[in-house]
Amino acid sequence: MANRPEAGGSAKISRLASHLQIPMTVRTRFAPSPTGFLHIGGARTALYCWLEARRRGGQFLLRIEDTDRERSTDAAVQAILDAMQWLDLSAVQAPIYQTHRLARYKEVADRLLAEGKAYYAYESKEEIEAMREAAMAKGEKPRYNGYYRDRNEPLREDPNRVIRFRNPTGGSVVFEDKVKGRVEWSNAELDDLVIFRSDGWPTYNFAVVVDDIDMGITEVIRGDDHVNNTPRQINIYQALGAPVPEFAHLPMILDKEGKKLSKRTNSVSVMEYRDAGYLPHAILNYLVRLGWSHGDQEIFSREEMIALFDIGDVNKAASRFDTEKLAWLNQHYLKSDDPQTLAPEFEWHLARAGIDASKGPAPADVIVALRDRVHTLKEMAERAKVWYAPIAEWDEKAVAKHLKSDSAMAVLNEAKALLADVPWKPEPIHQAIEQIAARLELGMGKIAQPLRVAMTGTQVSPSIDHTIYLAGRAEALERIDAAIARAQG
RNA sequence: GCUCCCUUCGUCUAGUGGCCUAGGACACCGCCCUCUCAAGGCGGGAACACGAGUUCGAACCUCGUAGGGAGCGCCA
Repeated sequence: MANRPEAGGSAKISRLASHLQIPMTVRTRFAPSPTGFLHIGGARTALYCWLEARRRGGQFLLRIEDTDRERSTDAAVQAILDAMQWLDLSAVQAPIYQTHRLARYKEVADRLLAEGKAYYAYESKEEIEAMREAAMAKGEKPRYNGYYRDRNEPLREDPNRVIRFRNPTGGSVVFEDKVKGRVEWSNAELDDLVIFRSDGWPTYNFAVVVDDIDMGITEVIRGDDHVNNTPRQINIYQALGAPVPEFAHLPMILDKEGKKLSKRTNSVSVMEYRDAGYLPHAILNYLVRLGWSHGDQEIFSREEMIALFDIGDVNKAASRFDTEKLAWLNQHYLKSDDPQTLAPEFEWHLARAGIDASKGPAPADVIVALRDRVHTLKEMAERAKVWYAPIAEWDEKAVAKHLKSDSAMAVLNEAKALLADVPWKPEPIHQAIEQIAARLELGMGKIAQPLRVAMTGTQVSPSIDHTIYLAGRAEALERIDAAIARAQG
């Protein structure tokens, strides 16, 4: 789609629309560079872009910023796409790749050149570096000195030839950031940035502007590490005679210690959270509340997020990523979602844990039994093992305490008899257990614990009726026999 | 160094001059419930970075200070 003629046309349309005050459709975009996985901060940016477009009946687009040929990889592109899909943040059209748009960038740069709004410069990287150091030494901001700006030198072949933007020298750039508020920047702070590198590729600040114009982006929502780039980008919009979009710069997400999230010490990739057993919607709910709120509300369905989210309500300050709250939300959805809809994701985790789900209880039943006790699907899969495979190891303390007690043998024998033909559902099983308690004149603790150890080899499991139910009748009876043998041994 | 940005409980936040002896949620602590573990119910401790000013009145407005962050690339 990159080089299609409509690309340029849409810019004209936007301009026309704003001139005639025709309400334009809101268009937002998420524009990651494919140098790694989709990380949690990127996911939040994508979510906010997606929500803002949705709420306002607009469109959400995806653009892959792959002009850095050294660091961009196809694997990273795929990883980002996969994560977006897993989170179910879909764009209205296929992603746009900057590498497909080279001809268009050249065309726009040539126009700037022709209009005298850009010029060729020939300094080597070493010269630029020296310039920078000299400025720093004088206590000034490192800037390009504008040597070729008004020199009017003829075009010549040179390995160091770049195109620089002729930035305005006077006045200032002002924009109303939807998150940060009014930001004013003196042009004196800005230098003539390179818009085309000597390797023939455009630089970020230039490509972004050309793309956002061509894509008809009306709201640029991105991380606040880009605030500093915004004034120079606005100057390029103006040089091109294009309408300047609205900007919203999101604060950073920090780790638990308040430091920048780093791969070394934190889970940063969205897919790591999937692997750890988090639900996509729990992650989205967590992310939407990180830096934004709607009164006291903590739980948001997709529909509620779409209806209530407003980029203008986002907080200015950075926030820390709190895994404990994410875990709480995840469990909330584990408890409140329909077990049947959770089942496929859970089965994926069972398989990952090396469990053959066909050799045991229905996954939805397991979810019901375990959802009050775990925070993640991964944990749930681990705990589910007792029902899909033989007891791997016995907790000797549990055996000693509950199987070798005075009443254990009687309980086990009674259970064996009753469970042989009770209807196989939690409720009848529960009644059978109460019957044993009544008959032996024992408290529930004396009944449940020996049976629990018999079923799981441990003294911790879901309620005893569910624990027995999930084992299945044949397996439950077999385990009781094994427990009887152990109690005697 | 220069420019820009940020600052309410441990954490996420509510709060836009009087409704605030600052509310909710996570986490933590206690009690209740209970067949274990949980879940649940009830309760508790816990914050306006600091200092001036404006005002009858300031978490909210202004100015300073301190602390934190981002950017200053032919990276994005």
